[in-house]
Amino acid sequence: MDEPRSRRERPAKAALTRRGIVAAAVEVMRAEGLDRVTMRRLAKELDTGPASLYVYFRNTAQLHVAVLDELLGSVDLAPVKAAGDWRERLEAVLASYTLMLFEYPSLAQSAVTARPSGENYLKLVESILALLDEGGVPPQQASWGVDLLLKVATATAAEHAGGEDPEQWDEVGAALRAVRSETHPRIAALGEDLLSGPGPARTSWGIRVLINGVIATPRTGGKQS
Amino acid sequence: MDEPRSRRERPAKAALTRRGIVAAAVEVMRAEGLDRVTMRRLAKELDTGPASLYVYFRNTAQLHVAVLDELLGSVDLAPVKAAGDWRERLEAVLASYTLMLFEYPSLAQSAVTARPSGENYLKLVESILALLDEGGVPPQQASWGVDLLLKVATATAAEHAGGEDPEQWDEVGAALRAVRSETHPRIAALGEDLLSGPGPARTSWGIRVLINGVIATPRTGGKQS
DNA sequence: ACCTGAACACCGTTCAAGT
DNA sequence: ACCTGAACACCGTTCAAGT
Repeated sequence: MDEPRSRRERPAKAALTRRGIVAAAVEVMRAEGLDRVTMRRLAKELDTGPASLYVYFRNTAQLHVAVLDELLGSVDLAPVKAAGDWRERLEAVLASYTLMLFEYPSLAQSAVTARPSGENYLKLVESILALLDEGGVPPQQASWGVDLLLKVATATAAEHAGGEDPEQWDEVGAALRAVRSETHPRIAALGEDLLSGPGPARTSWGIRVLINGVIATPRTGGKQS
Repeated sequence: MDEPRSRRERPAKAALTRRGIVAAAVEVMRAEGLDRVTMRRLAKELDTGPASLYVYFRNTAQLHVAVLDELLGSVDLAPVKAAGDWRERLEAVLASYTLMLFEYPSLAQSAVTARPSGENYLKLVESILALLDEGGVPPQQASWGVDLLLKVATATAAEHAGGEDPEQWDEVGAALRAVRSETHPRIAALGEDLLSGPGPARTSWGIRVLINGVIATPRTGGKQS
């Protein structure tokens, strides 16, 4: 019943294209994590040698950027044109961005260092600027503000990279708990609260802090706010 | 004139200790960058095999955390007890932290993911809490605020990891410049300003945004600020 | 220009065995 | 408990050669 599709296991080897490589990369990432999105692993997937991929990407970091650019397409920008409070809509867009990165925290970690520049990224930036503008945030503050908002969202997701490594968080928790109130009174007083907090509430608080701060902090020379 | 110190090139092989390994790691990082702070490279430095190091560190990430913990000792906490505006003193502490990380951006990148828990880290956190307290920031807001402040400072430094890769920034710049004002009016209007800005002014603005935001954003349930 | 095999110079981590 | 050599299973990137 099988169509005799030549002697190979895979469909006839497709010509290499940037898009094709990125698609394969996304697939490998979903299945095996970003760690395995390597030049060699991908080359194997695409039935070629690693050197071939250097025609399309300067290095592995750029390959990861391309993957991020691709995933950015799944961020929900609908709230931008929806009705309602601009702050809530901005929060929604950033929450969608953060949630996407939470699924691939090591991609977030690489995004802290390597900014994408594709169409999806531009759309996201434009959307955030539109919302800040709607809120009456002065353009100069909005300009640096987008960057800050995306930085925090990205870093928040990145925190969960490294497979969480529960032992590592245990150590931080233990260190905070072990602190003596004579030497570290404020840490001792706050205790668990320093680390804890329902994730989403904490993330959302962080975003509101940023929005409020961006509104309240002029960019003009002065040191005082 | 030379003391005959056995037949070896190096001084007699020192016993392995956590401190000794970290010291060697810092040395290698200063000389060759964090990339070269690997189990194997360090083992070579210490005249042993890589397996030996696993007695002291669960994995390479934890080794890097230990290096960060060490460098945290060089952050200048003097402003905490100095006279003057608490905001300016807080800015100074965070600037010292950021500056230290700017020297080793890839260490910053790893710090986004792996929080340290050593004595130096605890001192830094306690200091920031003290300053926020002095400013009258409610403890609950201060609690989550420290984290946010350190996150932004860390991520800001981490941005410069990857050897800057000038070509990458060229691409981002080009993408922003190439944008058409019909589709991306706000990006087009802001132009270079999105990316540019004298680094220090921008970093300092970011920190002030955070301080202002932390003051202005209550943690109590409500969604509105 | 695009593609490739092969080579160079590395990695992290585990294991069984030793002290 | 601490330390080790050796092994396993990978990496990124470059180069000379081919089409």
